[in-house]
Amino acid sequence: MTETRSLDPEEWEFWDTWMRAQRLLIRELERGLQRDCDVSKAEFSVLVTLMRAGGGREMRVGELSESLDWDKSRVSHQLTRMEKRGFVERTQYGADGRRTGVGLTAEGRRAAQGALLVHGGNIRRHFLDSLTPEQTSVIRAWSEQAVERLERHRSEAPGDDAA
Amino acid sequence: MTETRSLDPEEWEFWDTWMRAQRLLIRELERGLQRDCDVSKAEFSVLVTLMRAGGGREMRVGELSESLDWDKSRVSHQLTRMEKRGFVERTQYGADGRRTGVGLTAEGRRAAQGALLVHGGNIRRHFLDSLTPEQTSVIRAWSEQAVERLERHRSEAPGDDAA
DNA sequence: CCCGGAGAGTTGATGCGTCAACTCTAGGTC
DNA sequence: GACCTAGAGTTGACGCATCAACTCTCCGGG
Repeated sequence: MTETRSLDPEEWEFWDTWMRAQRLLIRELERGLQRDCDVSKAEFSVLVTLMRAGGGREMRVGELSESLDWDKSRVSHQLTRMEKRGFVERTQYGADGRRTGVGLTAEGRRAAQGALLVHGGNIRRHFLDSLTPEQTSVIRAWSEQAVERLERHRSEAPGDDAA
Repeated sequence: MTETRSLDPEEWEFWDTWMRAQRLLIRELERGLQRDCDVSKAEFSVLVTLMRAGGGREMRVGELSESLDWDKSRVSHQLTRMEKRGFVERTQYGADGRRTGVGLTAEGRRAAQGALLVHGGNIRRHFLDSLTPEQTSVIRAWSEQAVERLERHRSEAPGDDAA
Protein backbone atom coordinates (compact mmCIF):
# COMPACT_ATOMS: atom_id res chain seq x y z
CA MET A 1 0.00 0.00 0.00
CA THR A 2 1.01 3.55 -0.55
CA GLU A 3 1.59 5.60 2.54
CA THR A 4 -1.40 6.58 4.58
CA ARG A 5 -0.44 10.23 4.72
CA SER A 6 -3.07 12.61 3.50
CA LEU A 7 -2.41 15.49 1.14
CA ASP A 8 -0.25 18.57 1.57
CA PRO A 9 -2.04 21.90 1.63
CA GLU A 10 -0.70 22.58 -1.83
CA GLU A 11 -2.10 19.32 -3.13
CA TRP A 12 -5.45 20.04 -1.55
CA GLU A 13 -5.50 23.37 -3.23
CA PHE A 14 -4.78 21.83 -6.60
CA TRP A 15 -7.56 19.33 -6.06
CA ASP A 16 -10.01 21.98 -4.91
CA THR A 17 -9.29 24.21 -7.86
CA TRP A 18 -9.70 21.35 -10.28
CA MET A 19 -13.02 20.28 -8.76
CA ARG A 20 -14.17 23.84 -8.70
CA ALA A 21 -13.36 24.36 -12.36
CA GLN A 22 -15.32 21.28 -13.29
CA ARG A 23 -18.26 22.24 -11.18
CA LEU A 24 -18.42 25.71 -12.64
CA LEU A 25 -18.12 24.44 -16.18
CA ILE A 26 -20.80 21.84 -15.76
CA ARG A 27 -23.07 24.22 -13.94
CA GLU A 28 -22.73 26.77 -16.69
CA LEU A 29 -23.47 24.26 -19.40
CA GLU A 30 -26.41 22.81 -17.58
CA ARG A 31 -27.90 26.21 -16.95
CA GLY A 32 -27.49 27.10 -20.61
CA LEU A 33 -29.23 23.94 -21.67
CA GLN A 34 -32.06 24.56 -19.25
CA ARG A 35 -32.41 28.22 -20.14
CA ASP A 36 -32.17 27.95 -23.91
CA CYS A 37 -33.76 24.57 -24.53
CA ASP A 38 -35.68 23.74 -21.38
CA VAL A 39 -33.92 20.40 -21.30
CA SER A 40 -31.94 19.00 -18.38
CA LYS A 41 -28.55 17.34 -18.62
CA ALA A 42 -30.08 13.96 -17.92
CA GLU A 43 -32.76 14.48 -20.52
CA PHE A 44 -30.15 15.62 -22.98
CA SER A 45 -28.13 12.46 -22.53
CA VAL A 46 -31.10 10.26 -23.19
CA LEU A 47 -32.34 12.28 -26.14
CA VAL A 48 -28.94 12.26 -27.79
CA THR A 49 -28.36 8.60 -27.22
CA LEU A 50 -31.65 7.72 -28.81
CA MET A 51 -31.02 10.17 -31.61
CA ARG A 52 -27.59 8.83 -32.42
CA ALA A 53 -28.93 5.31 -32.54
CA GLY A 54 -31.15 6.48 -35.39
CA GLY A 55 -33.93 8.89 -34.61
CA GLY A 56 -36.67 6.53 -35.61
CA ARG A 57 -35.35 3.28 -34.23
CA GLU A 58 -36.18 1.98 -30.83
CA MET A 59 -33.79 0.88 -28.16
CA ARG A 60 -34.15 -1.50 -25.30
CA VAL A 61 -33.66 -0.22 -21.77
CA GLY A 62 -30.64 -2.44 -21.45
CA GLU A 63 -29.00 -0.92 -24.50
CA LEU A 64 -29.63 2.55 -23.22
CA SER A 65 -28.24 1.59 -19.87
CA GLU A 66 -25.09 0.20 -21.41
CA SER A 67 -24.64 3.04 -23.83
CA LEU A 68 -25.08 5.73 -21.20
CA ASP A 69 -23.19 3.77 -18.57
CA TRP A 70 -26.13 4.29 -16.25
CA ASP A 71 -27.71 1.93 -13.82
CA LYS A 72 -30.83 0.34 -15.32
CA SER A 73 -32.87 1.67 -12.48
CA ARG A 74 -31.70 5.16 -13.23
CA VAL A 75 -32.67 4.78 -16.86
CA SER A 76 -36.08 3.52 -15.90
CA HIS A 77 -36.78 6.42 -13.57
CA GLN A 78 -35.54 8.88 -16.17
CA LEU A 79 -37.73 7.36 -18.85
CA THR A 80 -40.74 7.64 -16.58
CA ARG A 81 -40.13 11.36 -16.15
CA MET A 82 -39.47 11.87 -19.84
CA GLU A 83 -42.54 9.92 -20.82
CA LYS A 84 -44.58 12.35 -18.75
CA ARG A 85 -42.99 15.22 -20.62
CA GLY A 86 -43.79 13.59 -23.94
CA PHE A 87 -40.19 13.16 -25.11
CA VAL A 88 -40.14 9.38 -25.32
CA GLU A 89 -42.55 6.52 -25.33
CA ARG A 90 -42.27 2.95 -24.22
CA THR A 91 -43.77 0.65 -26.75
CA GLN A 92 -44.55 -2.97 -26.16
CA TYR A 93 -43.73 -5.44 -28.87
CA GLY A 94 -44.64 -9.06 -28.94
CA ALA A 95 -48.13 -9.75 -27.69
CA ASP A 96 -47.07 -12.35 -25.17
CA GLY A 97 -43.33 -12.03 -24.67
CA ARG A 98 -43.17 -8.33 -23.95
CA ARG A 99 -39.93 -6.45 -24.40
CA THR A 100 -40.34 -2.80 -23.79
CA GLY A 101 -38.80 -0.75 -26.55
CA VAL A 102 -38.06 2.93 -26.13
CA GLY A 103 -38.41 5.50 -28.88
CA LEU A 104 -38.39 9.25 -29.36
CA THR A 105 -41.61 11.09 -30.01
CA ALA A 106 -41.71 13.84 -32.65
CA GLU A 107 -41.44 16.28 -29.78
CA GLY A 108 -38.41 14.41 -28.49
CA ARG A 109 -36.71 14.52 -31.85
CA ARG A 110 -37.32 18.22 -32.11
CA ALA A 111 -35.93 18.84 -28.64
CA ALA A 112 -32.89 16.68 -29.36
CA GLN A 113 -32.02 18.61 -32.48
CA GLY A 114 -32.31 21.98 -30.82
CA ALA A 115 -30.38 20.88 -27.79
CA LEU A 116 -27.58 19.40 -29.85
CA LEU A 117 -27.06 22.69 -31.63
CA VAL A 118 -27.24 24.88 -28.57
CA HIS A 119 -25.29 22.63 -26.30
CA GLY A 120 -22.61 22.04 -28.86
CA GLY A 121 -22.18 25.77 -29.25
CA ASN A 122 -21.94 26.24 -25.51
CA ILE A 123 -19.35 23.52 -25.18
CA ARG A 124 -17.33 25.21 -27.84
CA ARG A 125 -17.59 28.62 -26.23
CA HIS A 126 -16.99 27.60 -22.65
CA PHE A 127 -14.56 24.78 -23.12
CA LEU A 128 -13.02 24.02 -26.48
CA ASP A 129 -12.31 27.61 -27.40
CA SER A 130 -10.59 28.23 -24.09
CA LEU A 131 -7.95 25.57 -24.66
CA THR A 132 -4.55 26.09 -26.20
CA PRO A 133 -3.47 23.31 -28.56
CA GLU A 134 -1.11 22.02 -25.91
CA GLN A 135 -3.83 21.94 -23.28
CA THR A 136 -6.11 20.18 -25.69
CA SER A 137 -3.70 17.40 -26.37
CA VAL A 138 -2.66 16.95 -22.75
CA ILE A 139 -6.21 16.91 -21.49
CA ARG A 140 -7.31 14.56 -24.20
CA ALA A 141 -4.51 12.21 -23.30
CA TRP A 142 -5.30 12.37 -19.63
CA SER A 143 -8.97 11.70 -20.24
CA GLU A 144 -8.33 8.65 -22.33
CA GLN A 145 -5.84 7.28 -19.91
CA ALA A 146 -8.11 7.96 -16.94
CA VAL A 147 -11.10 6.29 -18.55
CA GLU A 148 -9.02 3.29 -19.41
CA ARG A 149 -7.56 3.00 -15.93
CA LEU A 150 -10.78 3.59 -14.03
CA GLU A 151 -12.77 1.19 -16.14
CA ARG A 152 -10.18 -1.47 -15.64
CA HIS A 153 -10.23 -0.74 -11.95
CA ARG A 154 -14.01 -1.15 -11.82
CA SER A 155 -14.11 -4.35 -13.75
CA GLU A 156 -11.48 -5.85 -11.51
CA ALA A 157 -13.45 -4.92 -8.44
CA PRO A 158 -16.08 -7.37 -7.20
CA GLY A 159 -19.71 -7.42 -8.34
CA ASP A 160 -20.75 -4.63 -10.59
CA ASP A 161 -23.58 -4.13 -13.03
CA ALA A 162 -21.56 -3.02 -16.03
CA ALA A 163 -21.78 -5.66 -18.69
CA MET B 1 -22.33 35.58 -31.69
CA THR B 2 -19.95 32.82 -32.64
CA GLU B 3 -21.15 30.58 -35.40
CA THR B 4 -24.15 28.46 -34.68
CA ARG B 5 -22.58 25.28 -35.99
CA SER B 6 -22.52 22.45 -33.49
CA LEU B 7 -19.54 20.20 -32.88
CA ASP B 8 -17.74 17.81 -35.21
CA PRO B 9 -17.91 14.14 -34.32
CA GLU B 10 -14.31 14.32 -33.24
CA GLU B 11 -15.04 17.19 -30.90
CA TRP B 12 -18.01 15.39 -29.47
CA GLU B 13 -15.84 12.42 -28.81
CA PHE B 14 -13.28 14.51 -27.00
CA TRP B 15 -16.01 16.06 -24.89
CA ASP B 16 -17.60 12.70 -24.12
CA THR B 17 -14.32 11.17 -23.08
CA TRP B 18 -13.50 14.07 -20.84
CA MET B 19 -16.90 13.98 -19.15
CA ARG B 20 -16.65 10.27 -18.78
CA ALA B 21 -13.25 10.49 -17.14
CA GLN B 22 -14.53 13.00 -14.65
CA ARG B 23 -17.61 10.99 -13.88
CA LEU B 24 -15.64 7.84 -13.30
CA LEU B 25 -13.12 9.60 -11.11
CA ILE B 26 -15.72 11.28 -8.98
CA ARG B 27 -17.79 8.14 -8.74
CA GLU B 28 -14.79 6.17 -7.58
CA LEU B 29 -13.85 8.72 -4.95
CA GLU B 30 -17.36 9.06 -3.69
CA ARG B 31 -17.78 5.33 -3.39
CA GLY B 32 -14.52 5.09 -1.50
CA LEU B 33 -15.60 7.75 0.92
CA GLN B 34 -18.94 6.08 1.44
CA ARG B 35 -17.47 2.62 1.79
CA ASP B 36 -14.53 3.43 4.05
CA CYS B 37 -15.92 6.29 6.10
CA ASP B 38 -19.68 6.16 5.67
CA VAL B 39 -19.62 9.81 4.70
CA SER B 40 -21.03 11.30 1.51
CA LYS B 41 -19.31 13.83 -0.70
CA ALA B 42 -21.67 16.57 0.45
CA GLU B 43 -21.14 15.68 4.09
CA PHE B 44 -17.42 15.63 3.51
CA SER B 45 -17.43 19.12 2.10
CA VAL B 46 -19.28 20.51 5.07
CA LEU B 47 -17.22 18.63 7.63
CA VAL B 48 -13.97 19.78 6.10
CA THR B 49 -15.07 23.36 5.76
CA LEU B 50 -16.05 23.52 9.40
CA MET B 51 -12.88 21.72 10.39
CA ARG B 52 -10.60 24.04 8.47
CA ALA B 53 -12.26 27.04 9.99
CA GLY B 54 -11.09 25.72 13.35
CA GLY B 55 -12.66 22.55 14.64
CA GLY B 56 -14.18 24.20 17.66
CA ARG B 57 -15.33 27.46 16.20
CA GLU B 58 -18.76 28.05 14.85
CA MET B 59 -19.66 29.39 11.47
CA ARG B 60 -22.69 31.19 10.21
CA VAL B 61 -24.74 29.62 7.45
CA GLY B 62 -23.80 32.49 5.19
CA GLU B 63 -20.11 31.90 5.72
CA LEU B 64 -20.51 28.23 4.93
CA SER B 65 -22.48 29.10 1.87
CA GLU B 66 -19.83 31.47 0.64
CA SER B 67 -16.96 29.21 1.47
CA LEU B 68 -18.49 26.18 -0.21
CA ASP B 69 -19.92 28.22 -3.05
CA TRP B 70 -23.26 26.61 -2.38
CA ASP B 71 -26.69 28.11 -2.42
CA LYS B 72 -27.82 28.98 1.11
CA SER B 73 -30.81 26.76 0.69
CA ARG B 74 -28.60 23.86 -0.17
CA VAL B 75 -26.51 24.45 2.93
CA SER B 76 -29.59 24.60 5.06
CA HIS B 77 -30.96 21.33 3.73
CA GLN B 78 -27.61 19.67 4.12
CA LEU B 79 -27.27 20.88 7.70
CA THR B 80 -30.70 19.50 8.48
CA ARG B 81 -29.65 16.07 7.26
CA MET B 82 -26.33 16.24 9.07
CA GLU B 83 -27.93 17.38 12.27
CA LYS B 84 -30.05 14.24 12.18
CA ARG B 85 -26.90 12.18 11.81
CA GLY B 86 -25.31 13.97 14.72
CA PHE B 87 -22.42 15.51 12.80
CA VAL B 88 -23.25 19.15 13.37
CA GLU B 89 -25.45 21.25 15.60
CA ARG B 90 -27.10 24.58 15.11
CA THR B 91 -26.69 26.71 18.16
CA GLN B 92 -28.55 29.89 18.84
CA TYR B 93 -26.66 32.80 20.24
CA GLY B 94 -28.05 36.04 21.44
CA ALA B 95 -31.29 35.66 23.36
CA ASP B 96 -33.16 38.20 21.30
CA GLY B 97 -31.24 38.74 18.07
CA ARG B 98 -30.77 35.12 17.09
CA ARG B 99 -28.08 34.24 14.62
CA THR B 100 -27.84 30.56 14.12
CA GLY B 101 -24.28 29.37 14.43
CA VAL B 102 -23.17 25.98 13.15
CA GLY B 103 -20.59 23.81 14.84
CA LEU B 104 -19.21 20.30 14.66
CA THR B 105 -20.12 17.75 17.27
CA ALA B 106 -17.43 15.46 18.68
CA GLU B 107 -18.78 12.83 16.32
CA GLY B 108 -18.48 15.26 13.46
CA ARG B 109 -14.87 16.06 14.28
CA ARG B 110 -14.03 12.39 14.46
CA ALA B 111 -15.67 11.73 11.10
CA ALA B 112 -13.93 14.70 9.53
CA GLN B 113 -10.51 13.51 10.59
CA GLY B 114 -11.03 10.01 9.34
CA ALA B 115 -12.48 11.19 6.08
CA LEU B 116 -9.67 13.63 5.45
CA LEU B 117 -7.11 10.87 5.75
CA VAL B 118 -8.93 8.32 3.67
CA HIS B 119 -10.13 10.71 1.02
CA GLY B 120 -6.76 12.34 0.70
CA GLY B 121 -5.20 8.97 0.13
CA ASN B 122 -7.78 8.09 -2.50
CA ILE B 123 -7.26 11.35 -4.31
CA ARG B 124 -3.58 10.64 -4.39
CA ARG B 125 -4.01 7.12 -5.66
CA HIS B 126 -6.66 7.77 -8.25
CA PHE B 127 -5.65 11.20 -9.44
CA LEU B 128 -2.41 12.80 -8.37
CA ASP B 129 -0.30 9.69 -8.79
CA SER B 130 -1.63 9.13 -12.28
CA LEU B 131 -0.38 12.46 -13.59
CA THR B 132 2.93 13.10 -15.26
CA PRO B 133 4.59 16.35 -14.23
CA GLU B 134 3.61 17.88 -17.53
CA GLN B 135 -0.01 16.86 -17.13
CA THR B 136 0.00 18.23 -13.62
CA SER B 137 1.15 21.63 -14.68
CA VAL B 138 -1.11 21.86 -17.71
CA ILE B 139 -4.14 20.75 -15.79
CA ARG B 140 -3.37 23.05 -12.92
CA ALA B 141 -3.07 25.95 -15.32
CA TRP B 142 -6.28 25.08 -17.09
CA SER B 143 -8.15 24.79 -13.79
CA GLU B 144 -7.02 28.15 -12.56
CA GLN B 145 -7.79 29.82 -15.82
CA ALA B 146 -11.18 28.16 -16.07
CA VAL B 147 -12.18 29.14 -12.56
CA GLU B 148 -11.12 32.68 -13.20
CA ARG B 149 -12.99 32.89 -16.46
CA LEU B 150 -16.17 31.21 -15.32
CA GLU B 151 -16.39 33.22 -12.14
CA ARG B 152 -15.98 36.41 -14.09
CA HIS B 153 -18.62 35.20 -16.48
CA ARG B 154 -21.04 34.55 -13.65
CA SER B 155 -20.50 37.82 -11.91
CA GLU B 156 -21.09 39.68 -15.13
CA ALA B 157 -24.33 37.85 -15.69
CA PRO B 158 -27.46 39.29 -14.11
CA GLY B 159 -28.72 38.49 -10.61
CA ASP B 160 -26.79 35.87 -8.77
CA ASP B 161 -26.47 34.95 -5.15
CA ALA B 162 -22.69 34.74 -4.92
CA ALA B 163 -21.47 37.63 -2.83
C1' DC C 1 -45.56 -30.62 -14.42
C1' DC C 2 -43.01 -28.11 -10.96
C1' DC C 3 -39.06 -25.90 -9.32
C1' DG C 4 -35.27 -22.87 -9.39
C1' DG C 5 -32.38 -19.55 -11.27
C1' DA C 6 -30.96 -15.90 -14.59
C1' DG C 7 -32.07 -11.75 -17.18
C1' DA C 8 -34.89 -7.62 -18.05
C1' DG C 9 -37.28 -4.03 -16.17
C1' DT C 10 -39.81 -1.56 -12.45
C1' DT C 11 -40.66 0.38 -7.88
C1' DG C 12 -39.81 2.58 -3.35
C1' DA C 13 -36.91 4.81 -0.18
C1' DT C 14 -33.65 8.10 0.72
C1' DG C 15 -30.07 11.51 -0.09
C1' DC C 16 -28.48 15.30 -3.10
C1' DG C 17 -29.28 19.86 -5.72
C1' DT C 18 -32.14 23.78 -7.36
C1' DC C 19 -35.76 27.08 -7.59
C1' DA C 20 -39.30 29.86 -5.62
C1' DA C 21 -41.76 31.25 -1.72
C1' DC C 22 -41.80 32.23 2.93
C1' DT C 23 -40.45 34.10 8.00
C1' DC C 24 -38.11 36.93 10.99
C1' DT C 25 -35.09 40.64 12.42
C1' DA C 26 -32.76 44.91 11.87
C1' DG C 27 -32.49 49.51 10.17
C1' DG C 28 -34.15 53.50 7.71
C1' DT C 29 -37.24 57.13 6.61
C1' DC C 30 -41.18 59.71 7.08
C1' DG D 1 -44.63 54.99 15.88
C1' DA D 2 -45.86 52.99 11.06
C1' DC D 3 -44.08 51.50 6.86
C1' DC D 4 -40.82 49.50 4.01
C1' DT D 5 -36.82 47.30 2.43
C1' DA D 6 -32.79 44.31 2.83
C1' DG D 7 -30.47 40.37 4.63
C1' DA D 8 -30.33 35.84 6.89
C1' DG D 9 -32.19 31.52 7.14
C1' DT D 10 -35.83 27.97 6.40
C1' DT D 11 -39.27 25.29 3.92
C1' DG D 12 -41.61 22.78 0.13
C1' DA D 13 -41.69 20.96 -4.29
C1' DC D 14 -39.56 18.64 -7.73
C1' DG D 15 -35.95 16.49 -10.58
C1' DC D 16 -31.73 13.67 -10.37
C1' DA D 17 -28.86 9.50 -8.49
C1' DT D 18 -28.26 5.22 -5.95
C1' DC D 19 -29.40 1.06 -3.49
C1' DA D 20 -32.24 -2.75 -2.42
C1' DA D 21 -36.25 -5.27 -3.24
C1' DC D 22 -39.60 -6.78 -6.27
C1' DT D 23 -42.12 -8.81 -10.77
C1' DC D 24 -42.28 -11.40 -14.75
C1' DT D 25 -40.66 -14.20 -18.29
C1' DC D 26 -37.80 -17.53 -20.06
C1' DC D 27 -35.34 -21.75 -19.73
C1' DG D 28 -33.34 -26.01 -18.09
C1' DG D 29 -33.57 -30.12 -15.01
C1' DG D 30 -35.87 -33.26 -12.03
